[in-house]
Amino acid sequence: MDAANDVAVGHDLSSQLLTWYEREKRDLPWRKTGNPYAIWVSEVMLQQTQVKTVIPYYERFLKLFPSVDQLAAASLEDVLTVWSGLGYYSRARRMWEGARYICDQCGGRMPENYDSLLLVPGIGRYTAGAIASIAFGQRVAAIDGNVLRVVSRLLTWSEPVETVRTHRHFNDYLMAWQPASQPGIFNQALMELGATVCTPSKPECSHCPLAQDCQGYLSGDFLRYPVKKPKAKRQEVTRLTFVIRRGNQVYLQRRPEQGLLANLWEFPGVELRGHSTKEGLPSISYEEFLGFFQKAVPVRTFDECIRKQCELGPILHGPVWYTFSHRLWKIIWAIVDLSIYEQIAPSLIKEANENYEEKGCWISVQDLALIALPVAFKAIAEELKNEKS
DNA sequence: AAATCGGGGGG
DNA sequence: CCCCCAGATTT
Repeated sequence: MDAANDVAVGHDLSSQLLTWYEREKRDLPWRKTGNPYAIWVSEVMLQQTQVKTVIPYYERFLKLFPSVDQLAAASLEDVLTVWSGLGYYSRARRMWEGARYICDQCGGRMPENYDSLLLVPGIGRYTAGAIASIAFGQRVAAIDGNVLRVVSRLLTWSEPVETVRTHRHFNDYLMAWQPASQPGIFNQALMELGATVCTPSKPECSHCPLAQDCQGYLSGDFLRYPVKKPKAKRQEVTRLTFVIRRGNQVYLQRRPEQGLLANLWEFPGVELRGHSTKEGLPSISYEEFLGFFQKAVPVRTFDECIRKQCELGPILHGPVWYTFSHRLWKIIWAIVDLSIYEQIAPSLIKEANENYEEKGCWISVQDLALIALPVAFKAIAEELKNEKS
């Protein structure tokens, strides 16, 4: 089967899909605007993220950064704070970089076609297609996970959908099908169908406007599609975390600019190797412990507190488990309470702040919600509260 | 082509 | 427990 053979039914499919969409479409915030910037924001947030999750973030983000200029003028710190909890934080950094690119290179106006949009940081082929078609009426496809599922079922496409060949074929197929007017409506209708009717596990084919043209439905084989390649297994890592506190305040550091949870705040810590991950708390000698601490916290002023803390008995807490898409953290933590050392703590804290005003900060437990703290560490904060009460 | 990069929803 | 989600980028 090739795209040319599919063209014959194209117009019929299109009108049935669009009629269904006008009747059944959800009332979503980004469907009330023609503002290309707002549509951009929605498309980036919706990458690998469900509609329900995105909505409150979308509203808050646009309220705080209502235009490209204001996003470009903001600090990365503030953008990440608004983004925190949404995940895939490179999206936020790249959108911020993209806003600066648009202000510097495009006179502050959003690029208006697919090829130009592709040049913006964080905008790939899907997002470029979505913005170009929805905001600017350009006749291009926007192939996301929903569309892959719908089309693979329509065609009973038996190859893995991640391949270049599949994408090329689906793009040709869709472009032969897409009407000349309102390509953005057509693209959204396909995604809406995948999100609400042609769902992964229990598609409602009885409500599908395309059922009579769907090879998957007609053959009864729709659950075999889309075919996907196997995924890599998740790796387990034990993370030793240091909760340095003084009264109501805790000490945080900024994570590196690249990699996991880039640029976000965290309780300092190290990833352990050679310790059993399956059981509860690993046994760590005093020497090891101090070594880990010195690796995690690049200021030496707390070391004396660590020494004395070690003399007070068991200090490890947890574990709590936290899963990322490709990593599993077993988080254990040690509480280093500086309020035991009333006389020396103030100077220590002062020095830490002066030396690492970019990298380290003190913050009260209740203010943890106000900064870019990964959800993984909010779990520790919750444990802290529970242990107190 | 495979790996990396979060967090939440739903079976 | 698993898989999935309006993916992009790097290796």
